[in-house]
Amino acid sequence: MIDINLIRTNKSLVKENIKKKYQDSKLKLVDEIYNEDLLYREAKKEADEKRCTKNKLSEKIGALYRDKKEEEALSIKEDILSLDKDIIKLEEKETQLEKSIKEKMMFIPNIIDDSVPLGKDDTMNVELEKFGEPIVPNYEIPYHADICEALSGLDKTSAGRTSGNGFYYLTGDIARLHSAMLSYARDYMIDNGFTYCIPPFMVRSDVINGVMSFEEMEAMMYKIENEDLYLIGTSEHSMIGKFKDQIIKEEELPLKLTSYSPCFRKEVGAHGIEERGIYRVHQFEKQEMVVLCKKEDSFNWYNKMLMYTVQFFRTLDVPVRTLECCSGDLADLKVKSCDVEAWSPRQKKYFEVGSCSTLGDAQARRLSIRTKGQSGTQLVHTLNNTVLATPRGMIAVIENNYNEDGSINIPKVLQPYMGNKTIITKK
RNA sequence: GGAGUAGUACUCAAGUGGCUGAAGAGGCGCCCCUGCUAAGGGUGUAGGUCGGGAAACUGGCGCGAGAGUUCAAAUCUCUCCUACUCCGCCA
Repeated sequence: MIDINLIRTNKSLVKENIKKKYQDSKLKLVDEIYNEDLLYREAKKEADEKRCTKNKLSEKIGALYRDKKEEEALSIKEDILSLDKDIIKLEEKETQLEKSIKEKMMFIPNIIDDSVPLGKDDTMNVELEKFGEPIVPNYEIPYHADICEALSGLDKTSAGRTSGNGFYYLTGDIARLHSAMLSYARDYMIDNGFTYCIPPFMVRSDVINGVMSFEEMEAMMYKIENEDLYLIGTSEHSMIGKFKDQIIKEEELPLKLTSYSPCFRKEVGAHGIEERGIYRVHQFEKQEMVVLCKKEDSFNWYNKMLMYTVQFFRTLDVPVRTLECCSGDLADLKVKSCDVEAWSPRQKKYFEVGSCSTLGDAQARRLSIRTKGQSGTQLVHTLNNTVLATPRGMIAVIENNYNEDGSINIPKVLQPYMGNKTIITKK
């Protein structure tokens, strides 16, 4: 969602942006919005004028009653009655146009940054930088689920019985490694000056509509029966929703938050649930970072946040690369986004472990999150990035620390969280 | 889950049908006194949002959200949300 003023004043820019995202079917929406907006403002102006007259007449009635001139008051009431007929008609027009414009605006993608590479889909994403040496050992690395099962750390069969496909039991040291990584991720962000937060794991529909597009919602969110509540797909949902309808004092910005939550996703989209492993699942846990800042600071924070995740994985000795989302692969609310991918010595390629995005003022516009300072009241910018999403993040650690004998070395930074264990071995 | 009370601007707060888009205060700006700080005195200022206008300015909506009654609603009615208190249940 963008500022409608942009369509009023620079329609071609909005259209160019849509072309960049290969969403040509939305081009006609821009013209429709433009025309409906003209009609809407016309109707509003006329209705405002009539309402003004009505208000003045009403005031007069009040004065007449005070002076006990009831007859005169009655005749004015007649005038108002006929005025009301026009007003009702105009109001119907207003509401109908307003609704239509609002609905259409929801489908207009955010203006992407000039630096975003052009491309149709994820095959056109652009590698930015590699960190660490992607090592392929001279022995074969098994599939992560097999490694975990061999160490008695994973049971998908039981999870299938209790919950179905896409769920898992983690046990023993693998479960402990999972928790250790999250604890370490939490402390890593706290040490970088972020405020730790545990948010609600369910939120209402108005919050969901504020943070994601309708299509995304359908594909991701689990709804609680008979309640206006959804299981969060990421803590970003509750963390941004926290500030709905709020005015944040300028001196309080930037807000730097790091939140933990389980995440629930239907994953009905293109890829679906992975049958065997725990790479793509219905339930995972995540340490997230969320920043709310002034608009002039958002790119600075975007770059900083991206590097936090890169460095996080480097402290775990996992080689990573950054892969920038091209225009066609960028979700509609995003201005710019970059994935962090970890090295898989088994697949001999990188795989996604996190995603850093700046949404500009799109979420703030939908949820009305503002700041007030010398430059007046303005929308804040919102950004989010994964510190660690796991089991996925754990897969990266397991593959990169796998020994030929089936054991896993525990990275040094995690050892304090594992009772100072240095290695996970078969029982 | 049941009962009661409340929700007014950035914050606190007055206000029970028209003269209230909202007194007053904090806040914020400037000045004075004191001066290490704290405090005190004077004075000025704005409020959210959507329109019209080059601008000065001007209009609509807006008192938790939505609907209703009325010529007219912060004020009356209904539904919902939230907070607090009491009861119940519970990790």
